[in-house]
Amino acid sequence: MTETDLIGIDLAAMPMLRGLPDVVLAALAALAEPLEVSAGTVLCREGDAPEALHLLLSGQVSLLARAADGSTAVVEVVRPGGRFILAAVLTGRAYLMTAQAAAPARLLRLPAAELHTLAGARPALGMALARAVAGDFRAMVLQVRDLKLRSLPQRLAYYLLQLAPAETMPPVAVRLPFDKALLAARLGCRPANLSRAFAALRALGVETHGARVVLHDPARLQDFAAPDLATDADAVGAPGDQ
Amino acid sequence: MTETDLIGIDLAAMPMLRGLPDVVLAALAALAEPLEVSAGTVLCREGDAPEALHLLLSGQVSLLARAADGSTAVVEVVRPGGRFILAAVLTGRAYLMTAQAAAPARLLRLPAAELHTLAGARPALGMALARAVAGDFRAMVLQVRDLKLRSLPQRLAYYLLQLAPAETMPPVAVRLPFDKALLAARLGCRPANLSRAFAALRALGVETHGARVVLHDPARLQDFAAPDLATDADAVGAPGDQ
DNA sequence: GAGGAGCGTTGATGTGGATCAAGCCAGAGG
DNA sequence: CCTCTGGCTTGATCCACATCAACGCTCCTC
Repeated sequence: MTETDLIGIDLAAMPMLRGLPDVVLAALAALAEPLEVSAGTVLCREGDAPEALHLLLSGQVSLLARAADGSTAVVEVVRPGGRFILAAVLTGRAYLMTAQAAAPARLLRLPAAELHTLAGARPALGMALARAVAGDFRAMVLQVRDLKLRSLPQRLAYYLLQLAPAETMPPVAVRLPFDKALLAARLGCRPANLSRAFAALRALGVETHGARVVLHDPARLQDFAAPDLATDADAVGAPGDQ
Repeated sequence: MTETDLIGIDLAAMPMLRGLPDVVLAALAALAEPLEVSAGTVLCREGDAPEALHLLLSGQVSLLARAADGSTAVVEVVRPGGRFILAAVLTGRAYLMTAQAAAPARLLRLPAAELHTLAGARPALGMALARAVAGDFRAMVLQVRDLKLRSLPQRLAYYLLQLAPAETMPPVAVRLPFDKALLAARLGCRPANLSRAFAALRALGVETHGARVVLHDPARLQDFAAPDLATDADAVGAPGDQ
């Protein structure tokens, strides 16, 4: 098997590319550059011109915005199957966020110019890209809603529910995908307050042992998280949909 | 001139459709249904299945999310040249937000199914849609960043700067596009606190007379709003880029 | 097994914004 | 002209979260 074949397998497994004709996948495989980085590596910096779409095969990448005073906000944590810099590539405008590996990561880079050309020639790819950004947009909308109308414990409850596989019987076991400092940043608070939020949820049947979390009463938790979870099957946590 | 010709003129003026071949514009004009509504009209409700892309010709539409307790958050206020429900149409998933006219509005509706078909056949349209959602995504990213790392007066300062035409000499006059209650909701605070935020900016050369606002020292304001405005030429306020 | 480093929790205190409520002002209607 | 109404501002108080700091724990090294 050639290297390109191997890349083709990785690409076919990306949720955003599911269902694309083999010709397109092959063309993408020919463009893709594999990349392996250690934790802490900066993959792109806010303000720079967009060069390549990044697809995450394994590991975690956090997307953050920096303030003038040096403080940073984690806008999203990308998980395997996810992508980043898609919007910048499509609009051709500078990155709004800095991408930094939060753990050792394997990725594929698809150069912007070639991707553009290919998408122009292949409507199916263009639509796949459109659907993908649309998914990213929806995740951001959910986050804005979260920030504007939920308290921190509610946001945490909501986040935990997203991690739980749907349709499991009551004592649901969940594993936090990354350490609490990063989770705090993603939820928009300090580690100290995340700790307090976990403590507050204890009364609602949430038990924590390090990264292991057990939800004894998801229904009650859902009720506590308030805003109609009806529309949220959509979950940010679903790989490839964030 | 037929009605379709008139619609064609409106469509050609939409920023998101700029540069599309006339054939595509004509096809869109044939699909488009004009719509005129009074203030307060609900155009779609969160949770419903996506039916049509909405383009706003004039007036204002607020996109809001409702909490279980009845409180609502305004996620975005769409201004003329903007669109909404694009992401839901592309993903085929339920609306995440309720759209309600904040002022009398004229719109065009493009039915989802037909739009899909057309975009599949016309790569240029598919890419235009992708670019448009990408722009919407970026606006949401900026808002998340805002909420996570700016204080209310800073968010207000940033918002005012976006309203100001770039490259104007110091005493910049700005008109608030909608009343202060709605502005407060969009910024994620209560009217009472918006008032205090305006009061705080008075010391930075911001003078208010109802909806008229004068920025005496934009540079200082920009400095106060902190996070590097470098990447923000992108402005949420730019019509069609929201 | 002793020491140290890093994450996580807990406590004490400060602050931004919410909340509740009273006043202000302009425009509409009598 | 007076009154009523609704949007805006201001004041007093409260609460969620930030901040600063101490402490406990686990893992890692020596």
